[in-house]
Amino acid sequence: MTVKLLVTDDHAIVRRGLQALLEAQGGWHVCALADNGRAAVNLATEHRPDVAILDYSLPGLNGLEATRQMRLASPGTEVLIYTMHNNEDVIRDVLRAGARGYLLKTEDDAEVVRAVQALLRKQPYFSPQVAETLLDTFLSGGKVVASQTLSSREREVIQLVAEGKSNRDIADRWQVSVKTVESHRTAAMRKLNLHSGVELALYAVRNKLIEP
Amino acid sequence: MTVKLLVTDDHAIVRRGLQALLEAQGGWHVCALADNGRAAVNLATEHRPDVAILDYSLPGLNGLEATRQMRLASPGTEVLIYTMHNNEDVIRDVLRAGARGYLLKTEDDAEVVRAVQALLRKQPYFSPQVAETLLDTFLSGGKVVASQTLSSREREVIQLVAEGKSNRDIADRWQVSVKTVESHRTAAMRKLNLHSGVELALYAVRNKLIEP
DNA sequence: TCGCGGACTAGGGAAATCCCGACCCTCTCC
DNA sequence: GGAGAGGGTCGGGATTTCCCTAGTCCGCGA
Repeated sequence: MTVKLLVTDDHAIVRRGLQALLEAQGGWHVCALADNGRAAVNLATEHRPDVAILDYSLPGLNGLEATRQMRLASPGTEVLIYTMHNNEDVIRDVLRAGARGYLLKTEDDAEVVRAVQALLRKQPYFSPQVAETLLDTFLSGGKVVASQTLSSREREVIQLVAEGKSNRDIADRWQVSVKTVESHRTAAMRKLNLHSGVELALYAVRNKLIEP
Repeated sequence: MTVKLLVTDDHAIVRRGLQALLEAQGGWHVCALADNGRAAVNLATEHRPDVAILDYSLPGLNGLEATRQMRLASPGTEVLIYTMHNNEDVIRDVLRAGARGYLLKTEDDAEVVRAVQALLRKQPYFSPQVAETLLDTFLSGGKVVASQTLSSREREVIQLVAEGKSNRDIADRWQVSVKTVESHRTAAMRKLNLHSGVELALYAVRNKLIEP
């Protein structure tokens, strides 16, 4: 019985690298490659892979939304998030959305194999650095900072706004009304006591929600 | 005569992907892999590769500094920057530092091969998306020294906007019309090729115009 | 001296934003 | 099961920002 894998990343070289790595394992086969979240969901529905590897930052449909939809469309597929963000809030969001593994791209690539093996055994998997982060949070009693009271949409909108995206850009990406985006943006700003997109961007960089 | 290549990236999977891709080309050999800028310079000095592929965001020594030092330590090595940043300033900086190729990770991976081929022929190479960016800059008058040609009012307005001040705040502080402030702001944004207050704020933090 | 370019000052109109309220859905708690 | 809280989705309307044009002033080189 061969293991079927779906690989999703917007960088072609990462797809190629993952494919080479995974197919070097006996009995593993990459049945589909996707460069965006929408295609990943469609391909998962079609091929029913055992494990789907998803980047978090994806064009069109991000890793969070893709995870949600994939869990619905193909419940037998375990989702492994493979990303560069070691951010507690992001981790919580995707795990709640149904992902069972979370792996950082800075880890050794042997971790990818370990992660897929764990998910095939129906066990959750976290890369060492992520485990550290989760442990810190656990030990510190899960402190409720302002950013933790933000909803997923609110956190996402902050990141996108702080990347320079306009409300219209985000609305197109999410396939919702500009008004909806504005609502999330406004709600986030109210919670954080911010009063303009500029302040929002500064908040994001100061709190490491985006890279400097 | 085999071609010697150096691959540098902080993500193991990207290194693996590049290695698999490049060694599939006849006569090409990846003689060294590095996960940071310092190691890349040392390995280039030792192995004298024909082409070095460098990420821009690297721990320790970033792609810019690594390029400079590598050009000094191994002048025969052509440097190809392989990164996710389609940013005009970054492109200009690394090209001035001696890089001869600039390729985005979002491009098809066949572009990597084309880029290396070009550099082996001692020709510069830019990926399609980067060429677009450079062309836009060229057509818009090549305002490459924009940051130096900002007037004092323009620099001031950038700092104030990036501190979260609104145009009205600044107008009150300066005792001029809001329209005047907007003009300076717009002029600064035009020179810097920015298109919103958020982008202006990000520019300011990235260029250390304000404290983190 | 005269034109020229750049800085500083504005206005008009279009576009994007911000704030308020509304509706529906889900989840929790009593 | 009903009430309430919170999230996601939009519309209306005021406000702010964005872009283009334009007038004035000043320094500088032909």
